[in-house]
Amino acid sequence: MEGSLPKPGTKSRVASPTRDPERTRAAILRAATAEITAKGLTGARVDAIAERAGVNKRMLYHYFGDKQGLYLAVLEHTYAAIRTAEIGLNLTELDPVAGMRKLVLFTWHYFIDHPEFLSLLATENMNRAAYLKKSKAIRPLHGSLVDLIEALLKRGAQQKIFRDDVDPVELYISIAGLGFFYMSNRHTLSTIFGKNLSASARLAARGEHIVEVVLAYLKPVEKT
Amino acid sequence: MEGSLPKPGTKSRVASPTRDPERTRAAILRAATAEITAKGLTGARVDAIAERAGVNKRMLYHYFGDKQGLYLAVLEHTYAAIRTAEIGLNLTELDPVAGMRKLVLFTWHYFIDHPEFLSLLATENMNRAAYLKKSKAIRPLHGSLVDLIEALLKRGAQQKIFRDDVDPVELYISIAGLGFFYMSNRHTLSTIFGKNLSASARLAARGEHIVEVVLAYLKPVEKT
DNA sequence: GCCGTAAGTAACTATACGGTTACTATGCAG
DNA sequence: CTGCATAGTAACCGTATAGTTACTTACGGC
Repeated sequence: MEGSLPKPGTKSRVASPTRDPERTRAAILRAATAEITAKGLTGARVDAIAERAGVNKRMLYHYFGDKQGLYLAVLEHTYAAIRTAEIGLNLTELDPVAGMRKLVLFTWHYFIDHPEFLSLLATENMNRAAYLKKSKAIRPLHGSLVDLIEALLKRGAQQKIFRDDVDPVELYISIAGLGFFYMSNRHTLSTIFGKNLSASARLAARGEHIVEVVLAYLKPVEKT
Repeated sequence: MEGSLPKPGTKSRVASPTRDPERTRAAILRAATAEITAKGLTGARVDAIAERAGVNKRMLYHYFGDKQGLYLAVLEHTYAAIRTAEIGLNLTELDPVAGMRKLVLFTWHYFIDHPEFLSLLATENMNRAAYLKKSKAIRPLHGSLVDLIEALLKRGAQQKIFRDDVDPVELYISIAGLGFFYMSNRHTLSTIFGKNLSASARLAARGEHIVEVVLAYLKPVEKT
C-alpha cells in the first residue's frame, strides 16, 4: 500500500535521498574546498574530493567540467562569502573610530574563522591569479569594499580625528596584511619563535595590536 | 700528444667540466628552488628540476635522497639567506628611529628582491610547517633576530621616543606582514583592485607607507 | 503511463610521475 | 699503476591520477 511510502508529491527537501542535484553539487563544492585548501590545487586529488563528498567521481565532471572548473567554482564561492559579509557590516551608523575598529576586528576574525580563505589566496597567488583573472563574477564585488573604506576615511578626516591623506586601498592592504600574515604563516612563525601563535589568548591580543597599529597610523599628525 | 690536453694536475676550478660535485649540487639546488617556488612542492616535477639543472635525474637522488630531502635543503638554504642578511644590518650604530626605518625597509626590499622566499613560506605553511619542524638547522637562526629588535626597542624606550610596552615578536610580525601580504598577494590584489601593484613607483610608496605605520605605532602615547 | 532528459554508477585507460636498476667513467690514495 | 669510492648515464618500472566510456535509474512534462 502506498500509504507507508515517502510521498513523492510533496516537493519538500526531505523526500527521497536519491537524485538531489543541489545537494550533490553542494557536497562536491564543500569537499573540494576542504581538499584544495588543505593541499593546494596540484596537491588536491580528484578521487579524494569525490570520496569526501560521498559522490561518484563522474559527478564532479558532470557538474564542474574538470578539476580546473571545480577550482574556479571554489574560488568564486569563497571570495563572494567574505565580500558579502563585509557589506553587511553597516559602518555608516558608527563614529569613524568605532567604525574602523569594527572593520579591523571583523577582518581579523574572518581570517581566524575562515582559514580556507587564506589557503586559497596562497594557492591562487602561487598561480599568479590566473583563475581569478578568468572569473567574471569576482571583480565587481570589490568596488563596494573600497567605497566603504573611503566613506569612513572621509568622515574621519572631516571630524579631524583621521589624517586626510590616506589611500583606502593601501590602508585595506595594511589591515588585511597585519592579520593575514599572522594567520597564514602561523605554523612557520610558531616554530621559529617557539610560541604557539594559535592560542586563543594570543589571537585576542593580536586583534588589539592590529587595532592599535591602524588607529595610530590614522591619527592626524600633530602640528609642530 | 698529451701536451694539448687540459692539465689535470692543477686543482683550479676551471679544469675539467666533468666531475664537479659542488657545481652539480649547487645547480640542482638552484633549479629546485626555482621550480618549487614557482609551482609548490606538489606541483614541482622532479624531471623538470633535473632538466633545468642540466643534470641527470639520478643525481638528485644521489645528493638529496628524495624529493622531500631536496625540498628541505631548499628551505634551509632560503631561510639561512635572509637571517644572515639581517645580522649584517648593524643597527646598533644608528639612533632608534633611523635603525627601525632601516630594518623596516630592509625587510620590505628583501621581499621585493626575493619572491622565492615568499612562495616558499606559502608552500611550507600550507604544509603546516612539517619540514621546518624537522630541520635542526633553521630554528637557532632566529634568536638573534629577536635580540636585534629587542635592543632597538629598549634604546628607543630609554630615549622616550618609542613606547615602552612593545612586544618584539608582535612587532616583527607586523613589519613583515605589512610587506609580505602586499608582495605575496600582489597578483590577486592587482586584479581585484584594478591597479598594477608591482609598478616600481607603487613599491616605493608602499615602503614609505609601511615605515609610517610602524613609526606611528611606536610613538609614545601622549599624556592626557 | 510513457518517454526524453538529467542524475548517477562502475569499470576502464593513457600517461605522467617519483623513484630504481644496472651500468660506466673518473680521479686520487697508496 | 692500480684499486676503489664517488660522480655520472640511460633505460626502465609500478603506481597514482585526471579524465572517459558505456551503461542504468529516476523524474517530470505531456
